[in-house]
Amino acid sequence: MIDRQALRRDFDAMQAALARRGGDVVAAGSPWAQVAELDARQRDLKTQSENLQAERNRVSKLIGQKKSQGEDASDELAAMGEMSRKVKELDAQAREAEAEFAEALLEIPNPLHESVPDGESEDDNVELRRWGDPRQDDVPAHWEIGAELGILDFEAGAVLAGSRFTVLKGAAARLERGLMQFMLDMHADKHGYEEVWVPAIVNRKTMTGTGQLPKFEEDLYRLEGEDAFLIPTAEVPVTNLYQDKILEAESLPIRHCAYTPCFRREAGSAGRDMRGMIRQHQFDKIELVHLTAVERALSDLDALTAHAEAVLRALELPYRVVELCAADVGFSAQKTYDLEIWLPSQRTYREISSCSSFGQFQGRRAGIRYRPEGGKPQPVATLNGSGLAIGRTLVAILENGWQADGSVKLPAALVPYMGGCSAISKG
RNA sequence: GGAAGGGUGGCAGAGCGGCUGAAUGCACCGGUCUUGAAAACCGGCGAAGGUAACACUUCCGUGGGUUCAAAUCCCACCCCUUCCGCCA
Repeated sequence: MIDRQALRRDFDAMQAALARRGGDVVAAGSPWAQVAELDARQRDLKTQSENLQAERNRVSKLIGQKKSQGEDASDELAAMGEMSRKVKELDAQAREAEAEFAEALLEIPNPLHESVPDGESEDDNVELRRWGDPRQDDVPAHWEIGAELGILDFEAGAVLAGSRFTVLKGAAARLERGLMQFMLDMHADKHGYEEVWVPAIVNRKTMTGTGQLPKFEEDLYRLEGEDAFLIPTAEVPVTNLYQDKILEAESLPIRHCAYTPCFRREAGSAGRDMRGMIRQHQFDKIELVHLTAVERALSDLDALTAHAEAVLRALELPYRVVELCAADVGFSAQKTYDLEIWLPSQRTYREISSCSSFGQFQGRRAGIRYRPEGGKPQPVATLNGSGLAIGRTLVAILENGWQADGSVKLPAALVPYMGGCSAISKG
């Protein structure tokens, strides 16, 4: 959520930062276009009400004094009736105006950080660096490798649940589990994260705190008969662990890693990546979440990104780091780096991690604040990133480790997690 | 699902119609004392809006009601805890 104070103070700057996102973010009729007026109306009604309330409080106190001294207060009593009615009326209007204003605020995306490069589509994202040596020979798609080895069963997934579901068997199932353990161990033991385990179902308030609601309800699975949703990422429950809390400055930064399943309806991506397990309705992910002071948001983003990269390096998977341009940064984020992994069958890099700083946007929404040294409480900055998406990592391992004899060579770091096996072969 | 209890400041926890934005303790900040630290003592210390700064307003789970006046009384809802039942 944008800062109400800043909205009044730096309206033009904020509008410029929002406009860079393109689309109709600041267009006529957009929540942004109405927000200044809604704010003014809301404040005007509140001021009117407050003045009247101040008067009411004065008279009320006087009545108490007069009565306790046995004096007559009938004049004051008569005035109070009218005043109370008026206050009630003004309050109702003020509340309505406030609700309308708050609603609009929730629909406005995070103004971009000034360091985000301009751009009109994902084609304008900026490659920052590459790591590893991408193989250029012909490699079958992971669904072919998996089928050949008998470890990926897409038909079974479709029968059980529908398209975009996959059944993993044998070595693939074990690899899925091994990757989860491997990544969690790395972040908890080497990178200093505290591991948490959280619910995969959350309520509406929680989903609103991180920005998935109200705008993106169609992307979520909602539970029948309840105002609850399956999480699309661990970001939601882990960040909201601190909702409506005031944290002491010395408790920051807070760094959590978590494993959760993730559920996405993929409503807007019909037809994309229909084959294989790149785009699933359910997938596993390890997530990294930081809560930190505003000044540290960007340096922490570098640290977080490095932690995610460390996983790819340990797994010897070639990747590149891309900075998202203005048009591609998500609703709640102020700045984002994507990690993209090399998929030899597609001869291209595909997203495997998205590391973002949200500035104080989520902290403000979720009511997560901290008390700076000697100062007033203010919203924390939040960051998060995948460290990593398990399914896509598995895909990358199958393709990058594929051998001409049909077997798959596993990264050395994973061998202990695979019961000592260094390769997956048929049978 | 049934029964009972409870939701108050960073935390714990009093208050149960006006003098309460709220006792007390802990935590925190400043001071005295001390070679230093601890202890002890003294003082300060909720949040949001608003203001140049004051003033002022709001907030005791949420919403509604009673009243001149509500954290305090009434109603509805939500959540939590405990016990019972059922079940992984």
